[in-house]
Amino acid sequence: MDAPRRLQRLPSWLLGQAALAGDRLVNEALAAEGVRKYHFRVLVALDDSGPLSQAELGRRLHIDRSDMAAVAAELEASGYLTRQRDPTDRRRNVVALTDAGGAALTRMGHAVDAAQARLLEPLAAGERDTLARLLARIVL
Amino acid sequence: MDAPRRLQRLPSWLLGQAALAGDRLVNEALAAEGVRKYHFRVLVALDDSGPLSQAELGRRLHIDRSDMAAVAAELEASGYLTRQRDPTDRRRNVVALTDAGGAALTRMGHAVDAAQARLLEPLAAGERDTLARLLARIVL
DNA sequence: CCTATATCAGGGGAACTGACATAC
DNA sequence: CGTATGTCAGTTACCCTGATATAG
Repeated sequence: MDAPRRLQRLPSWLLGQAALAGDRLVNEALAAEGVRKYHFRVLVALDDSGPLSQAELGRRLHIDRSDMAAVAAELEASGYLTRQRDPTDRRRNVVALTDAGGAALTRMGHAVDAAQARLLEPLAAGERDTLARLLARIVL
Repeated sequence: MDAPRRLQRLPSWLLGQAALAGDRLVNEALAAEGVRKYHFRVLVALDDSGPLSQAELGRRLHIDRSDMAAVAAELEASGYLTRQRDPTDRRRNVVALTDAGGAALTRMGHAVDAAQARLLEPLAAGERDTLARLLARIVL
């Protein structure tokens, strides 16, 4: 029933299993709002930084341009954001959060935060901080 | 270019990005041997624990029964393991590592270890240990 | 010309579901 | 009878590649 010891000490395996657990909790939380991880990331980025082009959103969020086109179209259909051509560079679709999108993001934020709490439940507050800082060193 | 601050502090996002980086490095390492993550996990489990049924392998490795059937068939075709009916419970396929499988696992192990080193390069030895222990608390 | 953007079509691996025959 | 196992068919979300039209 237990995983092999060799895997239990393999960082990439531990990361994969922890990320899987996190994804399951987050997806569960977002399902109540009818969206998935990509949609949440886009709404967070717009809320944090204001209107951005799809290409710039993709670079910041590590989402491929082709996926971004689909996700942006879905969020636009939900009324969570608007898209319009940038007059100064007409290749670009400038994406902006709507009021409905902001309200939805607030609800999602609460659900996602609760998911984080459940994910990190085995760790004390200081340990959660340590984990986040170590992961940030790898990722950023 | 940078990710939103709110995401940079979100544990599930950090885990996901770190796991993605790890998966890329490990898959790259395993590609030289013509296998993927699932195959490596199965070989590790057999090397650690000796012969096991496919169902038991799946439970220990968090691999679904249906996926396990395909992976075991592929590894058998490569000559890395054998499968035979358990005489005491003829529902079960007992899977055992071959010499060729053990030799391949040794090669894979070196490549995977090198991938871990590259993944954890930003961290000092003590920090790597801390990270592994914190992740283990979440996962196990 | 060459690059950037948005979009579309599609592939690939991982995780999962449902169904089935077989064996306990 | 209910449950466990192995197998097959198929689905989904995510990540990625290639191609195209348009704009800089």
